[in-house]
Amino acid sequence: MLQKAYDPKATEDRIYKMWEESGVFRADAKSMKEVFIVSMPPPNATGNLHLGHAVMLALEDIFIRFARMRGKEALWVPGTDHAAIATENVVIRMVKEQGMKDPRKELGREGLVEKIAEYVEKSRGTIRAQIRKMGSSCDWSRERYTMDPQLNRCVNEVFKRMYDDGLIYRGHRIVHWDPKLQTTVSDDEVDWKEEVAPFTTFQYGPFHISTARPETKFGDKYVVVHPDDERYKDYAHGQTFDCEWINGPIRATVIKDKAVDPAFGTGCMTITPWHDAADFDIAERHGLEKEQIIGFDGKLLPIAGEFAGQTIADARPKIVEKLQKKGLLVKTDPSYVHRKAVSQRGGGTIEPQIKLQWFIDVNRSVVPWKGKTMSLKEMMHDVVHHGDIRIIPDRFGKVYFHWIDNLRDWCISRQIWWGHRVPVWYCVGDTVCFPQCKEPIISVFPPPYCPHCKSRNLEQDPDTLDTWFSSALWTWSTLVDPTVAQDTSLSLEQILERSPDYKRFHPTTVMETGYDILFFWVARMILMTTYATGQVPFKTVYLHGLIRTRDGQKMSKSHPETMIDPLDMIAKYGADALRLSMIVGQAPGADSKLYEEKIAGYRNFVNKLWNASRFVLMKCEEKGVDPRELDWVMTDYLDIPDAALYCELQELIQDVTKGLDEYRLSETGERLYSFVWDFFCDWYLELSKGAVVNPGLLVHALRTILILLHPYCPFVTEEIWSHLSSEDQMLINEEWPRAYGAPHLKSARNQFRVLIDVITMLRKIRSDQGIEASRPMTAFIHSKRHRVLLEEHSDHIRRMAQVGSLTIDVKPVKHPNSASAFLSELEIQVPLEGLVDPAAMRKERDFLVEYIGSLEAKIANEAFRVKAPACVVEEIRAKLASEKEKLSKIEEHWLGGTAGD
RNA sequence: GGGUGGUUAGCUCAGCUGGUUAGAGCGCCUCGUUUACACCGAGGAGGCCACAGGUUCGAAUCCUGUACCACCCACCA
Repeated sequence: MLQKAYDPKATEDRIYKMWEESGVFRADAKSMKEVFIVSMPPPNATGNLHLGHAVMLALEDIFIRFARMRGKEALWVPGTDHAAIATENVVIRMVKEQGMKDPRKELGREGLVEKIAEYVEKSRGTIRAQIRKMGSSCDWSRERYTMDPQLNRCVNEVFKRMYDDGLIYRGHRIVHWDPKLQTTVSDDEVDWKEEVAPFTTFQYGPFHISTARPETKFGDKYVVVHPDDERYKDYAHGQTFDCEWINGPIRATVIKDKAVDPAFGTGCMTITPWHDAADFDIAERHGLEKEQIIGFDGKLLPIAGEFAGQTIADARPKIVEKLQKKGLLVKTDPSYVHRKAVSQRGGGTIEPQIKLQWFIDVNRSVVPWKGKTMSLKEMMHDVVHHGDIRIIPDRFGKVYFHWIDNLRDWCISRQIWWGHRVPVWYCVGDTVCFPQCKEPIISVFPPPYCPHCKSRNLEQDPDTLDTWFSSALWTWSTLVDPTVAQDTSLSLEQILERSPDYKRFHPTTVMETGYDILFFWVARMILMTTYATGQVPFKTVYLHGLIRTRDGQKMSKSHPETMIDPLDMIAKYGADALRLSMIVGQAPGADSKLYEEKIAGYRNFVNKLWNASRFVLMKCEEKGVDPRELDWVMTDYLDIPDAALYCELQELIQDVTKGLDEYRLSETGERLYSFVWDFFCDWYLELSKGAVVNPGLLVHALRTILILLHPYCPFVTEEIWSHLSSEDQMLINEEWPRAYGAPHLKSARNQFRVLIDVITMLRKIRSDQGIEASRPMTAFIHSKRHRVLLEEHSDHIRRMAQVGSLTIDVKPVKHPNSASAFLSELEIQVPLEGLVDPAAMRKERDFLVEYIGSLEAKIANEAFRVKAPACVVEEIRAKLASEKEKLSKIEEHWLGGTAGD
């Protein structure tokens, strides 16, 4: 016999092991079944499971289990990510803590990369174990890592192809430079933080210019005004003047450009093209000189004269002071709020710099797609616009389009060492005899010598690629056959052609991830994969929201008290409860709040299911039958509750199947929750306590419930299942039930609902009248009126009961299972008359009078009669008649026929 | 500055294409435990559905506007 309470700790690991060892997680590329594929968004290989992962794993596991049980070939590819900057930082910090001062210098590139790889290898077991804790039924035999050799091959192949197609170029651009991490970061990796900084206005020749960054002003020799600004109409574009500046006199030039906002400050500004993106654009437009002021180490360069070598923080006040002494300070606004760029990863202040970087051109129209030639941008727009990819929830489609409209070229090079290295070499041979030798050599494999001068003296580009470059290939690079990818003679097309997994499992079915990486990742997968393979990476994108604290705050590592550790929750409440708590009640794409009571609530549900199962098993034992051998088939002889249960089950199967098909996980979970608790436990099982039960149907119902619930809470359902079926049959493999329509049972189902209403009503009357629970009561439904009643709403029944016109027919006892036993609670002998409170009757009468009045007014309204649909009018007429009848009964029976008092 | 979403019970949220008297879970109050489950059962209280207009026979639901909250994008020297 089962224990009194379900203990997840005693079952989860054992069951996971059983699944994994049985091989059910493994997909078969050779099967003829319809496929269903999910690529797991790879967690950081060195990371720990957090709630974001947990919700992702829970959702994807539901998709996959549902698909598998429906007889599809379900593949869920797990994997981990090398998380370039994050991992490199962690290791550098670690090595420093061990006493090394400058790991980059001391270890060198190879040494450091080796150390990082070592660290990753050592710590990646953690996340693997944690993914298992969630019950994730992913195919571990296909586990991938973003730094696997075959993935690197894909990266290099795609890079080369994009370069050859003219989609990758190298150029000088303003980039976000993180002086702390010594690397570029992408637009999306920058956070903007508000900061109060003195906003100083200086005399610059005849102009007043304002700045929050005096330290960039050394090289400023252009003053820019709006062309239509009346205040400066006396100055011509290109006009020069001499003026005194920080380190002596300079010659400045007036530039007119519409980028200047005349309403801001003095309406004129000087520009620093090397350290400001907007200034860079202006300088490009007018062909102005650009000069570097701040070094890549964040310190001022020699152009700053006496300030050279100082940090920005040190120099800023001194520069203001110097200008003040020179009489050039006009005024200072100390409370100016501006926003400064901060690197998301390392937290260093971003210094815009001009750097030579690799870019992907998103505007160049060279991509063949659907018989047309378009730009990457247009292609990305097209696949979503034309429904090749559907985004759930829909509104994120709009967000996606908006993002594409504003998309600029993507800087893909990073100045770090951990990651896929840019597959580019430069000839540095002594005998550079061909001008082509100055061109970069793009190659999938290290070239043995320069193709032009044959020099073997080649150097690889030191940069690595943005993590998202390799992640963007994830849906298909993971399906490339590792052995085939070793063959250096094959092209990318040939590799794909010879990879059975790719042929069978791409494109994937659904990509499930948080909306916060819609741009980082989802959009880039669409870009890179559609370009590289000619296939969209996935057909559906399902975006989940962020999980927040009870107060709606983001959970953050800097406030550990706000964090909920999924592993703690699993230890305390079980993985099933955690999964339910993150999915039921959360609309896709909407943030949700999670707190412990919520998880505890679902733990209670899991336990309720456990105990209901226990009850069923006890009934079987009482009957002396073995549930494992019960194979129930429906017969024509069902009494009302059994027929109702069967009918409800069919409807449940329909709803759940449809709901999961349409990715409505929350709603469907709620439906199951309410069915199990409110219907199955509270009514069907309760009422069957004093009755003769049909163990066959009980077990059948329980099995059905377990199957439907399995995708949501796989552990407890599998555990219970093991007591209901022979050992080699695991629930995870069980076939999803088909819903048979049972229209002939609908009336039984409705009758059962009426019984529920009647019992509820009697309980209430009993409680209102203070009648002891043990005292018997009876209500009758005359068989003639029966049908009428069934179509009425329960509240009407309550009213009718109060006027004494309600009677319950205990007769539908035609079948051996004895409905009368079910109805024993109703077989009670107190006439209703004695229970009715005259005051309540008067109240009811008043209500009816008012209600009838309102209905009559409605009918009398001409506009209503003309416009409302005929059926509605009919309905109201019928209702009016029945309410009038009720009223007359009340007055006749209870209020002595007086029409008002 | 541009965009997106939200505002329903003390808390967390459902409420699809307008249609009887707006729902659930948690919390709260009352009663109940030899009988699957106190990780339980029965019952109850609690809501001018943010505000103001409009459309309609009828609006939480559709339209317009306002306020507040959240998020995303751009970024002004």
